[in-house]
Amino acid sequence: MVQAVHRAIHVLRELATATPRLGVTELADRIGVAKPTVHALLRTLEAEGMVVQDRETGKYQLGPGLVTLGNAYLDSHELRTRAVTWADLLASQAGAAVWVGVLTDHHVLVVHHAFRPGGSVQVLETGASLPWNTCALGKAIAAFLPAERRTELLAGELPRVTGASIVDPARLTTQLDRVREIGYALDDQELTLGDAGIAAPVFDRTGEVVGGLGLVGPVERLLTESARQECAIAVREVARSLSRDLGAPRNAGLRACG
Amino acid sequence: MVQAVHRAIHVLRELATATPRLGVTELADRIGVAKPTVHALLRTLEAEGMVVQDRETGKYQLGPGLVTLGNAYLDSHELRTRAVTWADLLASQAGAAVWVGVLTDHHVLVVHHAFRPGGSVQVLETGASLPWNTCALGKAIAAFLPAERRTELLAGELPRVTGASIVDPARLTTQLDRVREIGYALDDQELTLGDAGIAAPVFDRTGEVVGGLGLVGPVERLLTESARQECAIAVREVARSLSRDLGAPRNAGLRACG
DNA sequence: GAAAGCTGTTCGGCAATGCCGAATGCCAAA
DNA sequence: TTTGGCATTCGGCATTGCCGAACAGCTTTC
Repeated sequence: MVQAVHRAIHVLRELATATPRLGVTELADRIGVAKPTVHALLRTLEAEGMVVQDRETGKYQLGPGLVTLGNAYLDSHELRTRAVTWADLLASQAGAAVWVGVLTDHHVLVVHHAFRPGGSVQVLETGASLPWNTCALGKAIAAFLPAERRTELLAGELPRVTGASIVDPARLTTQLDRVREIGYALDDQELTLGDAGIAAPVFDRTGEVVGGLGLVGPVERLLTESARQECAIAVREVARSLSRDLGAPRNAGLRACG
Repeated sequence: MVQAVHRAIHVLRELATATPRLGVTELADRIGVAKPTVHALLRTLEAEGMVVQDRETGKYQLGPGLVTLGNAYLDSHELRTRAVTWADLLASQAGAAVWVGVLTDHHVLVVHHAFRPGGSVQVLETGASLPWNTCALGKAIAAFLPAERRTELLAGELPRVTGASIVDPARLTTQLDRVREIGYALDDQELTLGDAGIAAPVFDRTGEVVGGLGLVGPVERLLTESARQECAIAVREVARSLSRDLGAPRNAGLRACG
């Protein structure tokens, strides 16, 4: 492990979570490293455009270079590239927004967001990071993870985002078992009050889960008995098509049950 | 300058530009560093989620952590935050897409994209990096930069993207002078065939340009004599409102002429 | 089928590198 | 004016990260 790089990233993380700007001293305190060291790191990060110094206050904040790199990741991401057309298709078919996401640590990163067609103003959620236990996307992915990885997730932090968020490992385990049976996952206002989700897993050529794809929209529209079934079928269908696009074997979902 | 950090970022940059995945050996060759060194860097970057190793081929590609950081930058970005409502307003008012961008080196980074209202499928351009000389946004910003920075830009690379791209420093200089007079910049298919742009600069509380805001859309809709004038006025108006939101002095545009 | 070439990876020792304590210069508030 | 806090610079110690060479796994080639 290269210490300097580790620390540099730690600095970036701290800048990302904290208030807009942070001074060298405060930063040094937070990550427990001497002030001159942090200063040196910041200077190199600044030279690379990963950090910007406010000329007035001398404090530092994140820089635009990060967006460029982040975008490069998204462009190079095979799941995302392939998912775009499928997501658009599903969005217009179901009349709701579609999210495509991957699992990073304990969060689901939304890598693509197809807007609900013809709708009013919508906020783009690409780049958003959601606790896995609070969204259909996360549960769909988790359900098909190797058993060890799954218990790891269940043992980790399970934050509560809304009153409906499920934070009990036992209940989640039951839900995941059910997800493996029916092939899709639900969330009922566990992430956003008033919004529900229906998602299915996506597999790659090795047969492992690489992400998920699902609908997001008002509970009233997604979770009525009739709509729920229709949506679930559509989501599962599209997710399976996408998986096959990625070269997944037909039985991908079955093997991973672990 | 912390060498290790510099090299780590160089690795990320290389991964961003190159084909989806890159091996350790090839990477080491490209950046001119010994193979084990690159390996160590990759391992730390991987532990941080900035890089992912393909388990089949052993090659490396960018990781999701970068998106999280990139998004954190966008969220913390004051110009962007403040611009969102103004951009939406302008988009619905003008019936065209609105871009908000900042200058990074020789490129304009699009930090916000308000879709054309009610339109058909549109690709989100947030995160895109455009050569400054090929878009209205870039020219609007460049025109109000301190003189030295401006000559620096003009002396740098001026890539040609379409046949209409302007790559002659003299012509650009004339255009920029004009931009300073009328307060907005145009581009006529210099970035995308069939698309034009109208943009105006945005200033912060110190009176310096921090970015730009402008309309993007089909030439036929934006550049007809009547539309052009109307759009230009709207863009300039909104950009000025946004500047004042950021605390810019009233005379911001005038002083920066350099 | 063997062997050569290519990967990514590990090891150990040299010294360059990045680290830190203390001192500096700067600004703004008291 | 003084004081406190800030970002920044300096120089020497030793930790850290660097590289050459050797290893292990793989596909390609003869």
